[in-house]
Amino acid sequence: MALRFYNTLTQRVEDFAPAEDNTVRMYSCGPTVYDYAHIGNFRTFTFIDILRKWLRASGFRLNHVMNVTDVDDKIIRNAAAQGKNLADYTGTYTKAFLEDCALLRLERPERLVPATQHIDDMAEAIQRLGAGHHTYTSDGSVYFRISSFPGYGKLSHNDFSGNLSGARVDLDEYEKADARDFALWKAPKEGETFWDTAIGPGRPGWHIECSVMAIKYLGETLDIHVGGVDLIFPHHENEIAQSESLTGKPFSRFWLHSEFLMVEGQKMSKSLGNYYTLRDVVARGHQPEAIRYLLASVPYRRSLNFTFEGLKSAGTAIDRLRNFKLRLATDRYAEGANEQLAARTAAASQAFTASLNDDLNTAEALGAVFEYVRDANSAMDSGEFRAGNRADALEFLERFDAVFDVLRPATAGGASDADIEALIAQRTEAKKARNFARADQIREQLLEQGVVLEDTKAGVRWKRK
RNA sequence: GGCGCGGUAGCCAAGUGGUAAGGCUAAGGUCUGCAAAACCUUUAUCCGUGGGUUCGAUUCCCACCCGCGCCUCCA
Repeated sequence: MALRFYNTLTQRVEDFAPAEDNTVRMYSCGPTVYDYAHIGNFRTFTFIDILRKWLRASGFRLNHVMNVTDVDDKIIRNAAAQGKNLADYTGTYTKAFLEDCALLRLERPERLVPATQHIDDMAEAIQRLGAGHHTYTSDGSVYFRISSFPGYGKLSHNDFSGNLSGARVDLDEYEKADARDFALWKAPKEGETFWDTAIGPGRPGWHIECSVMAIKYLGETLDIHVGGVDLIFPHHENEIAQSESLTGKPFSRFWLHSEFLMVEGQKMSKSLGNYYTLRDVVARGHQPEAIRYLLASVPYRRSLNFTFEGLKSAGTAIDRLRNFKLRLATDRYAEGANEQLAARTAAASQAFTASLNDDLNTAEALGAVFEYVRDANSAMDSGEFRAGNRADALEFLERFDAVFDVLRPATAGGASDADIEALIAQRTEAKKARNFARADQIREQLLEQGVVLEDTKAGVRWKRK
């Protein structure tokens, strides 16, 4: 089955391929660096990472740009409150964001672009919009005139036509000509950071940065634009209005939006105060891989209710997969190959592909993996698993992990492998002498150091917990 | 009010016009010196409610109920 995605623009699932030369031109809305990102934010960033990895696994090359919003009202307010300049303030949270991404194994986009490094580009774009009669100025601020763009509302599927014609108000009394018009450029306020540009002093509105940076680095029509569902309106709608007014071409062929992370039945958000940062969750002793797994395991278009119980079960599920991988590497198998099992491996691998191709159905893809793990474990128990089946199995696990990326343990640390193996040798001696008390003592000792032993027919197998 | 998403076992969750994947949890069992790991068995006559279409619907249609989101900053 071909790769396909649900496109918010058309409200349909459509076959996907990049427009040109096998390279996917993708833009994603990144963080506003005014605070630590919370795990709701990371739900979307994890989805984007899964998308990246699956696109690459599907044979495409990537050119992915993500912005960093490093100027907005909250940033200005918070920086001022802390007596810091903007760059220092946003630098702190940009760095924190990148550290958090690394912890969750989120790949860096090909380009990470800060808004403040593109102010002149934005001013120039606003000028061009003005030349095309899409803007008007009021008290030094520049607004986009929505009535100048006939397609307004096509992404969010809202009909603004009645609203626009009926709701005109006097320009002198109201700063905006229509309630839906939005700021492209904000006049400087007393004591606030501003930039001197071709269109005068001020700072950019929120939406213009994405249009300008996306077009600058990716061209006039993107293959994919992604973000959370809350950005559909007004942010992405406004991006379309700006970009298409600028270029006369469709801004993005595909629009993919991820649903929310919920907590206790409500959207996790800063303003509601019901949020956890990644740091909060890790501080409670949860592995970042478990968080990644949990965020990835529910398909991106379904809202995901976050609970610590769910997080714990994600950790257990990963353990199961890791145990399987370890067993695959350490068990001894009879020569030859089991054809039936080989066929099942191939079928599972195909099912995995078909699931992810179907609009990234991660839940179904995981189903294929676990079903296979059960079959393979079962075959190992019964001796039907042969040496010739190992390579296929490992390859399938690698295909899985190239997308989900949860099998590799975070960090080693603690006792060295040699020390651990020396103790295991001592324990094996003790067991031979049927000195089980001593053997158990060593096992306990290792467990305290985070090392778990498993006695198997092929000898002692160990792993770090 | 407009637009959008969802209601499937204790929890999470997939899914199809032909009779319910998978993960976690729980109980019992096999294996083991004991563990660990693994495997097996058991847990939804039923998929929010009421109608309709159909030989047959959880899956299609209609109505209704409930939850959530966007419409203002927001992943």
